[in-house]
Amino acid sequence: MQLHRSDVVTKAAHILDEFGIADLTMRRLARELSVTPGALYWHFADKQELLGAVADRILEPAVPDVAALPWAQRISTIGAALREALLSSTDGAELVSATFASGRSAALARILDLLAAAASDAGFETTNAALAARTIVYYVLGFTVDEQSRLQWDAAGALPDGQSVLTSNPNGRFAFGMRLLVDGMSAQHTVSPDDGASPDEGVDTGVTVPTA
Amino acid sequence: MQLHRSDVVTKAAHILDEFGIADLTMRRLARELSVTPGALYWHFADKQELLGAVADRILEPAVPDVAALPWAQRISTIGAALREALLSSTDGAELVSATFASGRSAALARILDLLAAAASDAGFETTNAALAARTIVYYVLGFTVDEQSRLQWDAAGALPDGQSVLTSNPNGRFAFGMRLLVDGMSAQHTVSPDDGASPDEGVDTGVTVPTA
DNA sequence: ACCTGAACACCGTTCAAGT
DNA sequence: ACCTGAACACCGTTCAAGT
Repeated sequence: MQLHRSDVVTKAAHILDEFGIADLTMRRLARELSVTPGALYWHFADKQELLGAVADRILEPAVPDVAALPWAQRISTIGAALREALLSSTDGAELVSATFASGRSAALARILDLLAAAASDAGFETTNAALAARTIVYYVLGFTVDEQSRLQWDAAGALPDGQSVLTSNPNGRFAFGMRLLVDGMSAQHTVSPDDGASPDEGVDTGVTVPTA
Repeated sequence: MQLHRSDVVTKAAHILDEFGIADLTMRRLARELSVTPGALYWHFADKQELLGAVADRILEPAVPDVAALPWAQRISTIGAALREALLSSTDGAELVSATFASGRSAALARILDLLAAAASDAGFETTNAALAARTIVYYVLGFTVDEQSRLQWDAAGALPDGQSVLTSNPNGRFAFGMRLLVDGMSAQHTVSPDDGASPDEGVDTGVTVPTA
């Protein structure tokens, strides 16, 4: 029978989940699909495209319907959904991080849009809303890559002691950073008499460089 | 003459800077040092240890003396110094990101400590200060990996149009995210009448899970 | 102590040729 | 249109043996 794009992605997702990202090679994938490595290159231009498709598979449940929520809750919900999706697969965070860097995941683009829309509702103009959205994603990916690698060290037996501060209560730890970011966004759009916050001035979009 | 650890790191840093991370292989490194690949394994346990040493070399100038500055400026200064060090070498951000994930850079640990100390001065207790420090590093690494890959796409000729918003004014864009984070930190330690901010309660360190 | 030689067990990608 | 066979040009790591 014929090999389809989706079969390849499904098998790749299985290998990832069972054996980790180091075992997700084109040759092994081909072997487990009972085809020749070259066959995969009929369906995918290169390995990165394949990984992008796997990332999208992992991120499917991470695009929640949040249209009705106030902006801050929308951001928290999306962040939590993203983290959960990443944790659901072995090395999921690492795979999606790599894919994010190469810009080949459609689902991640969608998540970025949702976050930018929330930031926009918070009062940021378009450019800064997109920046805030990326900042959230940097945090979720960074945190979760860390968390997942520690989980694996831990499961594999040896956790370096004294580091228990870094593994306990991961949900609370994750929420702390999310709160930091959401608070930062609020601060820039809440004028209060004693904190010196000012309305959003935006980043000068490309003409001058205001930073020292 | 004898091969020393520092010679290996120096040559590795040169290959990285001239040809990028894809060309930084143990075999090529050995070839350019006129030794056998096996020789490298006398000086380094594995490739990750070597990459950690290269990361430390790159990060040397990114550990600024900031003891005298107020906490917010210390954070901004460290963040800017880190970004600058990453940008100074081809694929520097990617290399340090990979090394950060594997926890093998001493310099990055030092930077994390400096940031945590600043967060501590901002009013966070130890656990949360360490979390805030990591959040800053996630941001700087994420942002700079992005920035550097776009710089390379751009230099290599084809920049996908309509994306100019993402490449112009990088200094201002970087500062925006830093401000977001610093503002978030301030918000949690500034009691003002209309923003509902409360003093730092900390993450319950490992006993209960306060998050839904 | 420090390095070579040689092997082990792999990679991603391409492409003429087959069906 | 879809895939095989076979090659190209590599990898990281180990380890007996040499000096």
